Parts: sequence; C-alpha cells; structure tokens
Amino acid sequence: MNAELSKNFGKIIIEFRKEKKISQEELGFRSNLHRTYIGMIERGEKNITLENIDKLSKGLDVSMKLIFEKLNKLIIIWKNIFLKNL
Amino acid sequence: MNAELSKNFGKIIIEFRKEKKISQEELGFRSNLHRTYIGMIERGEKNITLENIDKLSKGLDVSMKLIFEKLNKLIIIWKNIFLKNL
DNA sequence: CTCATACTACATACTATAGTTAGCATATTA
DNA sequence: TAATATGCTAACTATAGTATGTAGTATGAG
Repeated sequence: MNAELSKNFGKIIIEFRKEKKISQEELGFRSNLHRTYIGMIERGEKNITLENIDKLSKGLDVSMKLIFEKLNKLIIIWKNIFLKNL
Repeated sequence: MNAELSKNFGKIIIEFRKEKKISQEELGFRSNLHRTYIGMIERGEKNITLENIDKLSKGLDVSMKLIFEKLNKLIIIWKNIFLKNL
C-alpha cells in the first residue's frame, strides 16, 4: 500500500472536516461510513476506494475535484521537500 | 458497489487512453497494472482504490485532479439527463 | 480545579470485495 | 488471414470495509 498517498489523503479529509467544524462521528453519519473508519482514513491506514471517496465528498459537501486539487498540491509540496533534502 | 460511478470513471480512463493512442496492454505496462484489470476498470466492473487511481494517472501522464475534474463534469451531465426524464 | 462529556486513537476480528492472473472467445485492423 | 486489441469467465489472495470495545485526550461547565 502507498502509505504516503493515503496519509496525504487523510490530511485533506481532516482539513475539510475541521473547516466544517464537525466530528469524525458526525462526518460518519453524513457520509454513511463508520466513525472508526473515518479515523483510519484520516490517519492514512486504509487505501480508500472510489465509492468511499465519493461518500466522503458528499458528507463533506465538497466535490471530488476539489479534494484531488488539494491532494495534488500537497503531493507537490512533499515532493519539493524531498528533493531539497537530496 | 456504486456501478454508475465506476462506469463513469471507466469512461474517463478510456478517454485519456485513446487521447494518448495507447492500448490497454500498454497502459498496463506504464501503470504497472494487469492488462485485464485495465479492461475491468474501463468497463466499470471494479471499485478502484486510491492507490490504483494514482498508478493509472501516472501511466496516463495526467494529474488525478484532471481525472476528477472530468469525472465531476461527466457526473453533472448524467445528473441533468436524469432530472430531465422526471 | 475536577468531573463529566465528547472526541479520537487503536487493537482486534470478521466478511466482503478489490487486486491479480491465466485462458479462451471475440472483435478490429493491417 | 495473421496480428493486435479487447471482452469475459473463473479462480485465488490480499486487503478494504465494517464493527465492538477499551483507553486516552481535550474541552467546557460548575
């Protein structure tokens, strides 16, 4: 599993959730996913599927496009940090 | 499984692949995924994971952001067709 | 402060299903 | 018609999805 990718994805989800000021449990309700599963995703412990990305985006009331826009930006930032340390 | 979502995703992948003028097999090589798996994804038979979305995007040399931008647009089109038939 | 409440982390464990491959059928095209 | 590309079935194995329970942490009211 690509842990780095999942972790970055988790960070994005946390960011959006905090923005909406809701708990993992509340996000679970809204996206029809279990409370602990949300936690796992946020900690980057699971390689989420397309269907659940869609559910999360609906629960967070943001488009998948926006999620991946942020994710791509985050990945680029990480890449640059990595390259600087070569 | 959300078949509609997977099918729409598959259509996007086909679109990008044809744009690059490569076969499923070639895309398989480039993204490090099996030929038949690419076929399944394009036919919307599998609920793909984030990791493999990432692999595909690299094999197709496009950003995930762009994939989901197109996917969101396609979903909106499908929604409108659905609403018109109410 | 301190107690209660809400929130999150984490460790299992189970069951669904994604990921992977082989093989053969069926187009498609040169 | 030979070569190339795709569809599809079937099987296996890896792991995502789901849930319970417990422990720890943060926060706010009294």
